[in-house]
Amino acid sequence: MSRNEFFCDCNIIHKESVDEVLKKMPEENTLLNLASLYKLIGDTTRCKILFALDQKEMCVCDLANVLNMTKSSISHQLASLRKNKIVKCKKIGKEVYYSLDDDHIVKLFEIGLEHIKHLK
Amino acid sequence: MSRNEFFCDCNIIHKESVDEVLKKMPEENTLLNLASLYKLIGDTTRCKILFALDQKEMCVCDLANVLNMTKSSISHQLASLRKNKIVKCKKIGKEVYYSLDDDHIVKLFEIGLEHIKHLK
DNA sequence: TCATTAGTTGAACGTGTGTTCAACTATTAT
DNA sequence: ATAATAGTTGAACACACGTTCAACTAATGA
Repeated sequence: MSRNEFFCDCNIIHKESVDEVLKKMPEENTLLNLASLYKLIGDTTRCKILFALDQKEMCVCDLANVLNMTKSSISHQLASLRKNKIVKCKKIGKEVYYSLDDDHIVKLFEIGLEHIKHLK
Repeated sequence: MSRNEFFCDCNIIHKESVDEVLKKMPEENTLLNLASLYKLIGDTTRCKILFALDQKEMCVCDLANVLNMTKSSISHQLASLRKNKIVKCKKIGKEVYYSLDDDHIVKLFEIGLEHIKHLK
């Protein structure tokens, strides 16, 4: 199916620009994964967890105390972070110790903080 | 109110770690702004818009054609991006031209893409 | 002046998502 | 063995959020 058949409620104003941009657009799957990544760190709870783990390896109870939340909600969030390879964990006795599994996240935080500072 | 009075459904396992991490944790407002930023780019539609604008300044109709969506939904998303100083716009005649207002976003995309590539 | 088109906006709708709750497993200590 | 505690998990709930729809403004051109 050609792109030109697609529905849109307005006329193309600058067809050349549209075509050129479309040609260089990342593929759908890449965009989905990218958006998922940002959505994952786009939550205060998960941000706090990641900032904490950037300082120290911690167990679920530690994190629950740092964030002042229940073990259950922390555990749920850790599960989605784990599923997306952003944190990793190791079990020692009854406790499960979590740590960052990816140094890109810290870089994302650095740039994010710069952006915020730049706004003021 | 001291931090120790807070409710949590488990015992502190490593009090020193918890205290130390709490001391270095960014303040609540910073974390809120940071999470908002990532949430904002954590959506496929807005990601596509930003990738497009990174290539070329575009009007709403152009973007609607690139994303194959209605002007209305594009306009809604542009409004929140504008509100958060991520895109800027200028009106020329009937058309409104949008462009990126912040180079941090492009850096965030670069790192995000690296992260995705790294996962495979 | 009137019709047309670009763009915005608010309300409504349906979906996605974070927290809570309760039940569960696994490990340790008595 | 049994109790206690760390952690996980699925369902339910409430709220947040993206898209649609309809009504609107502003600018252009006939």
